[in-house]
Amino acid sequence: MINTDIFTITHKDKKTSARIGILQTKKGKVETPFFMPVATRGSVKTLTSEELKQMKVPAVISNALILYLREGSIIANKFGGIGKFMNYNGINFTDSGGFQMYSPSIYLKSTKEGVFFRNPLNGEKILMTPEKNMELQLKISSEVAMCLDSMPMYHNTTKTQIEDAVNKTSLWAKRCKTHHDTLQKNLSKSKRQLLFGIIQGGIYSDLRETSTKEIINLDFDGYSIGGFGLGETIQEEFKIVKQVKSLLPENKPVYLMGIGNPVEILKGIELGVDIFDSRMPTQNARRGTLFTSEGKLRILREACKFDKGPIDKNCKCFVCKNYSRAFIRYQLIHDEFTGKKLATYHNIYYLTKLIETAKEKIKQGKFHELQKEVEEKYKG
RNA sequence: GCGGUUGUAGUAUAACGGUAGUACACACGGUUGUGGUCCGUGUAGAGAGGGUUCGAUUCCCUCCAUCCGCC
Repeated sequence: MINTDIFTITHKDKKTSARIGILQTKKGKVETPFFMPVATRGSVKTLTSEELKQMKVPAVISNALILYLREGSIIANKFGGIGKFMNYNGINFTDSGGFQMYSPSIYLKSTKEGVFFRNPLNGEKILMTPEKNMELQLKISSEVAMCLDSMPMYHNTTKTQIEDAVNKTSLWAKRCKTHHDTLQKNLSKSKRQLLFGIIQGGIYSDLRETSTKEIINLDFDGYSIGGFGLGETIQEEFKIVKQVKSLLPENKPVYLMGIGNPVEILKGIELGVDIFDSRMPTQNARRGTLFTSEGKLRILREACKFDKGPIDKNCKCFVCKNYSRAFIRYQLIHDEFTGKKLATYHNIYYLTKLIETAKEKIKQGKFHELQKEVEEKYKG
């Protein structure tokens, strides 16, 4: 058993690098691996916090920048933090907003100083610096914060631009870490918000190596691998994940940002990743693509028009126990929120359950069997 | 019954005497740290018959259907 203050590995798979651990936060413990649905503005679209509890979703991730733009950070602060504001009993992560460099509607430019955004609400120009971002995430009072990173575009981007993003990410990571430590210096360890560093570098091994080493040197509570799920192939992605993992300290939690496809989650777990998040399950649900034990189900197909069966006959969620494919399809086609909600609930339940199963299989030494089975179902 | 109107994809519409577009719907892909209303690809059309013309969906005639008005 590898034990540090905040992360304890309790089980290790014999055949792969998959592992089970416990992450200790100021709000309590959470077992890894886990998947976080995105609650950008403080809610997982269409779901209540009670429903998240019911499904035993262990953690969600909100977006500090997006909350800030709409004063959500101020309101959450008055409640004593995002968790109390949304009445959620799980662990709250916050993303810095670095990823919003991918949002042409609000992103303006970035300099060494920070990132410039346009607030769509009032047109105001905002400079988001690493220091300001740390203050913001502390005000929101999530259990785990992310560094402000520089997100290079995947398409039409040169290696030089990615190198520049790596350099900026390292520079900002140092500023984040220093300021975050200063702001919490009077708090006891158990009351502190955790801070994860983010590794960039695209699909370039040399840049990833540089980024990983520079971020490790700053000694964060955990390490995030960013910049994937943007258009690279799965092979390119996992070649880098494997490489980065080999450079990271074993006793720190690893978070693969933005990844939420069942096959990729299991691949990440195989390589020793502990945390995932993605808008994929919720966004796909609203658009009619559902995850099932038989693979991907496109519920809007005409084949489901009169289908009285559940989304997934092997699923025990309340949606599958009570509602037909035909009903959910009809509601989705006619843009009724109920359809979006039922589909979202099922997809989140599926992923949460998939990871629970993965943990059981790791304990039994049968993780690879589950992985093979799921890969087979999602092929093609 | 008389006079007129209008007939273009499943629906709603556009242009044109010379390759018939668009939207929605439908089918199939995609969706990965903002985007409850997303993106891409595809199937599918001239009411019927005749005339003029090198060529007619377009111009002309008849029929059919439609809607409006009058009796």
